[in-house]
Amino acid sequence: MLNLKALRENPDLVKAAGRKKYIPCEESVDRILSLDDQRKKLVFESEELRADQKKVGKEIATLEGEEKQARIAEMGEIAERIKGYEKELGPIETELHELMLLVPNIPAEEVPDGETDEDNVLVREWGEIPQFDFPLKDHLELGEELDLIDMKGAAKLAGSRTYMLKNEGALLELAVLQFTLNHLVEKGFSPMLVPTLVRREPMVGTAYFPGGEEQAYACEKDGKYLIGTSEVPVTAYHSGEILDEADLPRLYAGYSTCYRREAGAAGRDTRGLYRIHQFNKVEQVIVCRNDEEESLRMHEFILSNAEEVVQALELPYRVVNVCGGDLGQPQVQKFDIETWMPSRESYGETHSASRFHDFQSRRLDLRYRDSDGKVHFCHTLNNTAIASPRILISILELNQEADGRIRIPGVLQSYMGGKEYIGPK
RNA sequence: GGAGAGGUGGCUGAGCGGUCGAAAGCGGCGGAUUGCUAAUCCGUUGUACGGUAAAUAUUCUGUACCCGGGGUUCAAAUCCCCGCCUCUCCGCCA
Repeated sequence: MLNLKALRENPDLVKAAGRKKYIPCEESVDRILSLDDQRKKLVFESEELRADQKKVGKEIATLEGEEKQARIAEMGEIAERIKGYEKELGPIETELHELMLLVPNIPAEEVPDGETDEDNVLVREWGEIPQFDFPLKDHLELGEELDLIDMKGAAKLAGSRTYMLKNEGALLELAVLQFTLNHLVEKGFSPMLVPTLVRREPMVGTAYFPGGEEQAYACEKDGKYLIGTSEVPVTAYHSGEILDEADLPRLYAGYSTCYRREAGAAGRDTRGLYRIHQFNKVEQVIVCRNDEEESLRMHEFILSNAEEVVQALELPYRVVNVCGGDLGQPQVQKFDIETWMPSRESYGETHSASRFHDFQSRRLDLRYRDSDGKVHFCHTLNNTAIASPRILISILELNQEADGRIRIPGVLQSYMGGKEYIGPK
């Protein structure tokens, strides 16, 4: 959520932001301005009445008998007028708030123009795309031959876009997750195992709602939602609090299962482990001071942490600067890491590093007190550290050998009982 | 799931329908004292949105906020209703 004062002062900036993100907001910004004018006027007038009511109320307390009754009768009318103001104000404030939740955050200048992911700008590439001198199998063929993956079994149990990992496949997923978590702990992150079924507030606070309802599984009976990422509970963890500047930045490594309905993606990426309804992810979440420099530093930090993980796994990847149209409503800027996936003959998105400035923290009421005692909204950032099983696509496919075995990346071997290869049973 | 208790400021914890933004203690901050530390004493101590003002002021001032939402009343932290949460006991259970 943007600062309403800032929006009032510079509505054109906000409208331009909407255009760059392909989230038009001309009309809603104008509507916000007009609602805000009405609101201010009504609030001012009703507050004057209330001040009067309070003052006279104190007098009434000291009076007795007829005099008291007379004053009470007089105040009845003021009470009615105040109620009238409240009735008028209610819908205005509701609409204003709803609109404010939909206004997009302002993208950084470094965000390239463009409408789709095809317009994202390459930042750097790492690693060599390997050439194989034998016919390649994709991760599903490999997984089924070696009894690591069972898609049919999963479909029987849970329907489309689900997966089951077995044997070394199961161990490999746990290994990747735990290796990554340990890497982050070494970097000073606090590991967090968090609720995956949350109230509406964290969803709204992190800006998944309103707008993303179709993408989330809802437990209507309980008014709760399955998270699509641990960013939601972890970022919302300190909502409503005023942190101490000395305790910032907070570095959290959230770990959770993630659930996504993939509404609107029907027919896309239907084969294999790429796009499924449920997966596991280690997520970096940072809460820091309200400072552009620090935000940028933290953005680089979480990006390089993720790159270190992919490098340790020996997977070729590239980093792209995501263009305006491919940016979500809340982000200021986003870098994706795309890892090479032989079966797709392309890089596939495996990581996404975003910074938000105070967009999320305003919604979450997430603040800190600086050394002068002033209160500010925090800045928040997050980035995937690793998401599985998507990353297994690259790991399995890139490490296959002519004899059908799969080499386990060195850093994972100790998490798999020292095993170097996954071979036929 | 059944029965009961309760949710108040950073924390603990008082609070009769009016003078309560809210006692007291702790913590924090400022000061005094002290060779240092400790102890003691004095003072101070929330957030948001407005108005005032030369000023997006640590001045003055108004309003709101005592879990959330409704209601009663001239007036509600205090009464009523709904929801959420916490604790205790019983039942069930990974």
